[in-house]
This record gives sequence, structure tokens and C-alpha cells, in this order.
Amino acid sequence: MRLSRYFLPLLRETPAEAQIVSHRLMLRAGMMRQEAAGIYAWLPLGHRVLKKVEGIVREEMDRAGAIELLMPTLQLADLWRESNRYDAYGPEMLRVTDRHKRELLYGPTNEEMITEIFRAYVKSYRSLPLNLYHIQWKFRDEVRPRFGVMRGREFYMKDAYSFDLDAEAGRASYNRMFVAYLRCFHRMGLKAVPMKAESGPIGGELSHEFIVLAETGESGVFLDKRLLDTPVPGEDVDYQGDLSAIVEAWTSRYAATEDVHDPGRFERETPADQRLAARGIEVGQTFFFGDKYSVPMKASVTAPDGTEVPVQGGSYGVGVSRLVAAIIEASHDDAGIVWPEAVAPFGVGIISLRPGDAGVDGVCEEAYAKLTAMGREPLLDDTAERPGGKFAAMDLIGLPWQLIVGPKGVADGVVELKRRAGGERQSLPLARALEVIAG
RNA sequence: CGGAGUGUGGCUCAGUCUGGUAGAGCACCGCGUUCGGGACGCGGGGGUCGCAGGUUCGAAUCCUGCCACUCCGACCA
Repeated sequence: MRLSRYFLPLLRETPAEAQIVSHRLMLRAGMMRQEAAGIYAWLPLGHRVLKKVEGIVREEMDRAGAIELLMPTLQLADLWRESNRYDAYGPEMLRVTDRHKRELLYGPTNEEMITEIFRAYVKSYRSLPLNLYHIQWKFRDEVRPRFGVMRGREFYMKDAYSFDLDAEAGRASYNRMFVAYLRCFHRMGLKAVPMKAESGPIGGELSHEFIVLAETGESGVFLDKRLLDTPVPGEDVDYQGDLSAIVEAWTSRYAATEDVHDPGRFERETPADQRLAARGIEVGQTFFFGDKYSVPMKASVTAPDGTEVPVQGGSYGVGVSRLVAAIIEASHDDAGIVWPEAVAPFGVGIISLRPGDAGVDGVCEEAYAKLTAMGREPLLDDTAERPGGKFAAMDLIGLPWQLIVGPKGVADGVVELKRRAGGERQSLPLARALEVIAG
């Protein structure tokens, strides 16, 4: 992409409403725009990051055996009456009425709808296990939306739903999602730790919140430091096999959010030098709730012995839009965002210090073409902006690499290459610079 | 929902107390000079002062109502 033809409304000053660093940086970097309290338009740069995050989540869900579909944002109220959650959900649910006076709601989650889909088609234990997921906008009418997309009212979420014949198989499905979550967040450059959680309105006994550690996180967390060194499974992890050892490694040490923190247990289970009090952001939550929905909604299958049994369910959410903010909270400096490569909106920023200079233009175009061919998605700053402004803008939007092309370097046959994450700027021939970027 | 605030050009804000021609910086447009870490000169465009009603000769400013947004608390991917 050429910056001169792109839509990137950067802000030099921080809008007054933004309190936390990710919100400020997202506004300043032209990633999003508030349209109403807790409701945001995703501008091109932000949209690219959102799609990268979504892509990683999708790959890991698919790898773990979940199957993608897409359910609508609007749901019939009657469906929620079946599970008795229509009234129970309260004012957080946005309710709307259509022209025929039918009651609808903007979905805050999809347990009812997926159960309805499941029961319509699945009749036999032979079809299990089954895990269906979608990535769709949700709406929860938060009392107080704040912190930008960190706590918006409309948000983008991946929600997966598992169906199994019995609790043991359900637990195995739960473990697959648990491992997939470890991989997701790891790939995004985040340190995420699963913590035992209350299940809240979703229900069930078994639940974990996945918390990203960030200094500016909104909730306090207490954990055993050794969890941070616990290995994350590689992409060759065998989802057909027994994953309980991995889950065990991640859940046997103490980790709790402040609302369920037990100081006595923390001190008994964790040596003093391994205790860590930190701050974190919840980016995902897993639930195993058994037959909570399948019984009232009559979602059952025929078991091997011929009897009808309600399916055992779980649900697994990842806050995709929140993750964008969480990644920034975890990875930024005074100059702006520092994107982990896997989610960066562009791979390399090419800064032309003298657009219009034949030599500089030639090197920029060559670098642009080669980086594009390499799949590194370059963003070429070919604007007539002052060099100082270009540097500040490129630092702000945080691309992993900066390739600086100026007349002095071109005269010497070199360009300058810099890693956004604290690297020194080095002069080297373009071909060599491309090799370094290629790794 | 309780408490506290704020709405003036795209952004940051002054002006409101004490009513009298709507301002500044940045951004934007034109010309010129510049050009290696947020340049400079000259010229220019852009605002029904959140909305409605009221008081007044006259309202951004005073009064009433409404709306939106922000912050603190209780709740959440």
C-alpha cells in the first residue's frame, strides 16, 4: 500500500475521551472512530489488525477441529424464552421490535441459537463430538462502556460450542479448546494465563478465564511465576490425543483474579519467591456447562444403547476486538504501538525521505515490489510530509520494520533498516536489508 | 442505576462568572522557500457555539427542558 493513496487519519493530539494507552493509540493511529458510547467504526488500519487477529483465531480453531459457520446478529426472543434466559439476562440485552411487532434481540452470545441448530440436525451419538464456532459481532448493553474497544457495547467475538455424548468426552472437548487458546494468544505475542473462573450467566462448574498480563490491565491477578515459563504446545500438538497433561501443567499452579483470590491458598501453594501480583486483561473464557441448555431446549441424541440422552455442552469465547486493544496494552512504548509481527497491519514501513527524487523513488519502488513479492505487505510512505513527521507517524503505527530511503543513502548504495522494537538503525545495501527482513 | 463533569471549525482548548462584531494553536487549500527525527513566510477556506423553548433592544454567555459524551462506583468477551 502507498500511503499517498491510503486512508490513514493520524491524530497528533490525543482526543480528550481516551483514558488508557490502547484507546489513545488506536485513535491517534487512525485505527478506529467512536460513533456512539461503546460503538466503534474500524478504520482501514484497525480493520487490518482486527482481521489478522481473527485469522489467527480461525486457524487455531480449525486446527483444533472446530467447524466454522456464521449465525446472525439478530435472534428471536422466543428462542431465549426456551432456555429461560430472556428475562434472566436483564437490561444488558438489547431488545428490538420489528414492524410486525415481533420481539428480537441483538445477540450477546449464541448458546440458544447453536443448540437450536444442533437439535434440528443431529440425532445420533455417531455425529459426536461436534464443535461449531463463528466469529460475529455481539452486543451487550454495558452499564458503562469505556476504554475504547476494550469494553465496547458492540464487540467482535469468536464463540465456539462443543457437543458431546457424556461428561468425559465433554471434558476432552474442553481441553482441545483450552490448548487452542494457549496457542492463539501465544501466536499474538501475548503472555496469557488461564485462571479458574466463576461461570456467571453462562452457567456450569468448569470455567477458565484467559488473562493477558499487561501493566495497564484492568484487573489485579495473582499467580505462580512459573506459569509464565510453562511451554505452549506447538502447531504439531495432537488434538486427537489426550491433552489432559498440558491442561494439568497450566492449571495445577495457583492463578486467580482478584475477585476470587484466596491469599491463604496462594501462600500455601506458592513459594514466596514465585508469587507474582500483576495486572491483566481477560481475552477469553471457556465454559463446560453440561446439559444446562440441552435439557430445557431438548437437544438430545440417541446413545449406543438406544436411549435418548441430552448432549453435554461447552462454550468458548475469545474477544477478538478486545484482543486488538489488549495487544497494544501489552506492546507499546512512548512513541506508539509496537506490533508483534503476526498481527501487524503491514509488515514493513518504507520511508521515502525525498519523494520525487529519481534515485530515491527507484529504490523505494524496487523495495516495494520485492517486499510485496515476499508477502511482507509493505506500506510505502511516499507522501510529501516532512521527514520528522514521517518518522513519528511510522513509529506511532508500529510496523515491525522500517526501511528508510534517502538521497544520501542512495548515493552510497545503501538504505537504512530499523526494527520498531528497540533496534538500532543500520545502513546496508537493499538486497541485504531484504535478507534481514526475510529472517 | 447512584455520584461528578463536559458539549465552541477535523483535533486540543480559550471565551461563559460580569450578555454587545466568535477566537488561538495544530490540521486543511494556494504560492514560494525548504527537506535525514513532527520546518518557515505570505495568502486563504471552514463554526446555525449539542438541541428546543424562554428572558432581553441584543444570548456561546442568563433561565427551563431535553439529548449526547466522559469520569468514579456496582457489572462484563
